[in-house]
Amino acid sequence: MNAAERLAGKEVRPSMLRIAVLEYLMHTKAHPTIEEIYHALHPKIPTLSKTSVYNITKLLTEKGLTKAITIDEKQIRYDADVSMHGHFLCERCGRVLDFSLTGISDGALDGFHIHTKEVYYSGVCKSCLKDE
Amino acid sequence: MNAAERLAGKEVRPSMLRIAVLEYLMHTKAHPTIEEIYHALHPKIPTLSKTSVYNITKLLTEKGLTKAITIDEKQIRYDADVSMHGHFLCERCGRVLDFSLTGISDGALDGFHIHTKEVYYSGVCKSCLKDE
DNA sequence: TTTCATTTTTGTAATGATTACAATAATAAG
DNA sequence: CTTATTATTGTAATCATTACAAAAATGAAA
Repeated sequence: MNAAERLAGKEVRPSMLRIAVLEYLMHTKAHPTIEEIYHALHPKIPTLSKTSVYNITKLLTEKGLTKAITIDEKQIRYDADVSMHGHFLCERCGRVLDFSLTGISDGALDGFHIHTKEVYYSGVCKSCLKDE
Repeated sequence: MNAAERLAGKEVRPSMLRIAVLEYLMHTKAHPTIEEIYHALHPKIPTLSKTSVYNITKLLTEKGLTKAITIDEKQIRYDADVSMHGHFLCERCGRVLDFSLTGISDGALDGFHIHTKEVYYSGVCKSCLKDE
């Protein structure tokens, strides 16, 4: 499903900017920050403002089209993959990597309404360890 | 083990303020913010500054005596229970509750060095649901 | 098309938690 | 007691994010 269809599916009018932001997030696994999204799109869309990137990512996240990743306290990152998976922050290279998650038992929360689940790990990634 | 002993065990000089902050965190399950720690201790220690609360919580966390909980993007919360457990943020009452965690499989991260693991859920807690 | 209302986008200013830093106070060692 | 080191404090700076109002774009109705 493409970006415009995803937006329409959540009753969000598919403006050019919204499509551009969601499409960009759909085509990267880098979990970019606002700053990175802005710098990636600005060359193609010179009128783009950083405020719009803030507004749009916030809207997309409220509508469940993207996820806000707050693994790094400094800046929020965004991910168009809203399926259940964990995030690993490498302290060496700064990258945020996905990892698959299975078998979390949250029976302790019986009777709770659970809206979001986030799993954040940090450490040093395989590739950085190899470079030593 | 009391606060002074825990500090000494990590080669942190057990000053009165450090003991007071760590002791406070050890005796609450509320995951307080800097602001809350400051307001709780200030009546007993009138000379306490908020900067010291920042410095001390940062030091304690670096030494592994406390954990920084970043489940709420607005403010960092602190927890003296550094054992593996999940945190649940209730959107209704704002409380952060502990829950026990078992069976997370992170085999996908073989070959990584894992330093921290955080599991953050959000939703509505049982007690708020009952109040409806 | 023209008009009008609504929505989207933009730029600037405000917010507020956290950090930097330098000065002061307390502590430990000699 | 003196001196060096560490701890604490207060103020100023930082910087990501939000608030807000103006401008631009869009859509519906005539």
